[in-house]
Amino acid sequence: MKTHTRASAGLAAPTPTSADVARLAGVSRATVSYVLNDSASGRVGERTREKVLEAARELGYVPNAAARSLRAGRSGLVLLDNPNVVWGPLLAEFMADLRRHLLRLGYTAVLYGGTAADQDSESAARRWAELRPTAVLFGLGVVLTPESVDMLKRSGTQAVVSWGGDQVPGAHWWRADMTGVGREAGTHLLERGRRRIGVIVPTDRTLEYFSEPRLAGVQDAVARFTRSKRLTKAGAPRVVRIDLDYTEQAGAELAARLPELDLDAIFAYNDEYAMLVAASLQDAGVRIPEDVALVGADDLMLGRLMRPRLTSVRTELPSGGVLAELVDRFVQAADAPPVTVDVGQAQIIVRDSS
Amino acid sequence: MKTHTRASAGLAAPTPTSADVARLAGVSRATVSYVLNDSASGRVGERTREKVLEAARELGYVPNAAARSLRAGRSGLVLLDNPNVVWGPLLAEFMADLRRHLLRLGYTAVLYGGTAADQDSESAARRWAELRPTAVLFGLGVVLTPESVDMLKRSGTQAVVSWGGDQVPGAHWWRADMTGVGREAGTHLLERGRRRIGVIVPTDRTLEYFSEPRLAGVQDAVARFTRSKRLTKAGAPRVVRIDLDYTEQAGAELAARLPELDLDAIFAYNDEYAMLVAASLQDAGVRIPEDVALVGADDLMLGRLMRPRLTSVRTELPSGGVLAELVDRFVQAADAPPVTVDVGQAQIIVRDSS
DNA sequence: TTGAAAGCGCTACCAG
DNA sequence: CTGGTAGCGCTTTCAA
Repeated sequence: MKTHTRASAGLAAPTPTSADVARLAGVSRATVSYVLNDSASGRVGERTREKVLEAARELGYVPNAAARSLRAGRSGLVLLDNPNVVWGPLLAEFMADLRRHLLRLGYTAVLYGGTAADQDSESAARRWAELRPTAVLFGLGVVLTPESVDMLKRSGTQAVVSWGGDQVPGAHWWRADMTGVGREAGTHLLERGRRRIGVIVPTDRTLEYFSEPRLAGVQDAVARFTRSKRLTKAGAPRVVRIDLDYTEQAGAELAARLPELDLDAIFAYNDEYAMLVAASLQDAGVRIPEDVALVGADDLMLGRLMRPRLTSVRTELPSGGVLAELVDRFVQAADAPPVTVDVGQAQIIVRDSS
Repeated sequence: MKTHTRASAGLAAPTPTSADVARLAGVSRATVSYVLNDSASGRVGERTREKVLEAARELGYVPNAAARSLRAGRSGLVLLDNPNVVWGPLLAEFMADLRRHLLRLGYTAVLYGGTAADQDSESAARRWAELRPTAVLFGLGVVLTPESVDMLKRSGTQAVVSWGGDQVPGAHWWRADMTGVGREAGTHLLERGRRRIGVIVPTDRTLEYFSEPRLAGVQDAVARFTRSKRLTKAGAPRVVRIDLDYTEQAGAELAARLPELDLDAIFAYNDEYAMLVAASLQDAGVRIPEDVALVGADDLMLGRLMRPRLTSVRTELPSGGVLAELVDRFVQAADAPPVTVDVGQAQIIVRDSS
C-alpha cells in the first residue's frame, strides 16, 4: 500500500525521513541512525542492519544535511571563495584537486561568491557565516576585512585561510610570493643585457593583487642588480610602469608611444597581455626580440603558438592535496594562532621572444 | 561587562543564538524572530524593535541557516554545477550575473562540483540532495541521469534545470542550440566558395558536448546547401572530421597531412584551436586565407590579435537575469511539467582569415 | 503587542 | 543489541 503521492500529481512530495525508514524497517529511528552512519556505539545485528539498508534504498532516503549539522554542531562545509580570476586550465585543475581531497577528508567543498557578487566584504561574510561553515578559504584577488574574519570565527568557523593574497589578521595565510614572478622576469631580462624595462600593469582593478606585486618584483630585481654591480643611480637600469587597457586600441597607442618610452624590454603582466603587446608592436614594425624583448607569465599554450615563441614565467601552484591537508590540520587545532605557509615558486621558461 | 570569551583564549567560542539576543534585549525569542525578519504577523513596537536590533548588533548575531531551513522546510539554496569548461570572461560574467540576480530574488547561489570531482552522477546527486536545495542547475558538459533528477525531486528540490547540454527526462531544459555555431561557420565558408571543409574535433572528451554538435552543424549547413543547389552527391561539398590533440605536435602532424586531406577551409572548434591550427599551418608555409580559410568560435580576444585576424562565431549567452527569473518561475510552479526554453543565437564575425 | 510552546530531522545519551 | 528521548536553533500558531 502506497501512502505517498507522486510529485507530478500536484501534491507536496513526501520527502522520506529517517522516521519513515524506521517505520518501514520496523525499528527505531536511533537504530536507523546507527546503521546509516555505522556508528561505533550501539552495534546493530546483521539482520536488522540489512532490513534498515533495504528500507532506506526502497524509499530513496537521503539524509538531511541541515538537520545533521544542526544536531552535530558542525556542518563539514568548506567554503571556497570563487577567485576573481579567469579560470585557466591550471587553476581549474588545482580547484578540482582541492575539492577531491577535501571530499576524501570528509568535507563538503562549495564554491561561493565570485566576481562582484556581493558589494562589500562585510555582507558577503555574513552570508557565509549563516551557513556555519567549518572552514573558509579566500584569496586570489579577494580580500576579507579583519572584521569579517572575526565574524566568521565567532559564528563557529574553525579555520579561515587566506590564499595567495594578502595577510589578514586572525586568518591563516597560505602565502604565495606574488613578487616572485616579476623578480624572475626582471632577473632574466637583466641577464640578457636589457636595461630599459617596461612593465605592463593592467588597468583592470580586479587584477591589481597580481599586477602590483609583479611590478614590484621587477623593481626588486633591478634594485638587487644595481646593488650587486655597485652601479650609480645614473647608471642603473630603468623600470617604466605602463598602465594598459586590454584592447587593441590601447595596444596600438602603446606601440605609437614606444620611441618616446625608449625601451629595450617589456614584461607584459601575463601571456595574454604579452600577445596584445606583440601584435601591436609587430604591426608597428618593431622586431621581437631584436628591438624589444618580451616576457609574459603563466605559461599558457598561446605563448607557445605565438611567433616568436613567448618567454614566460610559470608559477607552480602546489597540489590541492597539500592545501586540503593543511585546512584539515587548521580545523583540528582551531585555537592555534594563525600560521603562514609559503608556496608558489616562480620559474622562467625561456623561448624566442627575449 | 563581557561574559563571552575570545576564541583565541582556547575555549569553545560561544556562538550567539537568537535566545541570547532575546535575553539581552529582555524579550522572547519569538519577538527576536519577528524583528529580524520583519515579519508581517506579530507587529512589534518601535522601542522593542530598537532594543532587539541593538542586542543583535552587540552580540554579532548571525542566524543559523541550517536551523532556519529545517524549520522553514526550504533552504533557498540554488546549486549551480561548476561547468567542465575553462572560464572565459564571457562565462565568468554570465555566472556572476546569474548569482547577482538569484541573490536579488532571495536565493543563495552556490557553485558545487566541477571537473571530475565526483565520479558518477549518482553519488554527486546524492550529495547535492543532502543539502535540500531549492533548485539545481547543471549543464555545459555535465549530465545528470534521469535517476539523479528523480532523486533530487523526491528529496524536495523544486526545480532541476538542464542548462545548455542535453535534455534529461524530468528536468527543465534551457536549451542552447549547440549546432548553431557549426551551421553559421559552415554557411559562411560555403558562401565564400569553399567546398572542402575540415572540422577540428578536440580529442578532449570533456568537450564533446560542444564539439560534436558543432561538427553536426557544419554537416547540416552543407546538407542544406546541397539541397538548395540541387547538387549531385558527387558534386556536393565535402566535410572532413579531424580529431586533434591540443598540442603543438598534433598541430604539426595536421599540417603535414594537409596535402593529402586536400582542404580549402577549416572550422577549428574554437579560437584556441584555431590559433594552434594557424601557427602550425603557417610554419608549414600554408597561406591563410588564400590556401585555406580558417574559422574559429567564441570570439576571444586572441582572435583579434592573430595575424591574419581570425573570423569567429560568437554565441550569445543571454543575460543571467533571464535565467534567474526562469528558475524562480520554475520554483514557484514546482509541479508544472518540464519546460524547454531556447537560447543562444550564433553569429559569425568575419575578419581576415576566411 | 508579546510570550509560550510545538516541532522541523537528526544524533547521542542512557535504559532496558 | 535496541528503543525512548532530549535537544540543536529557528519560526509560527495560538493565547494572553
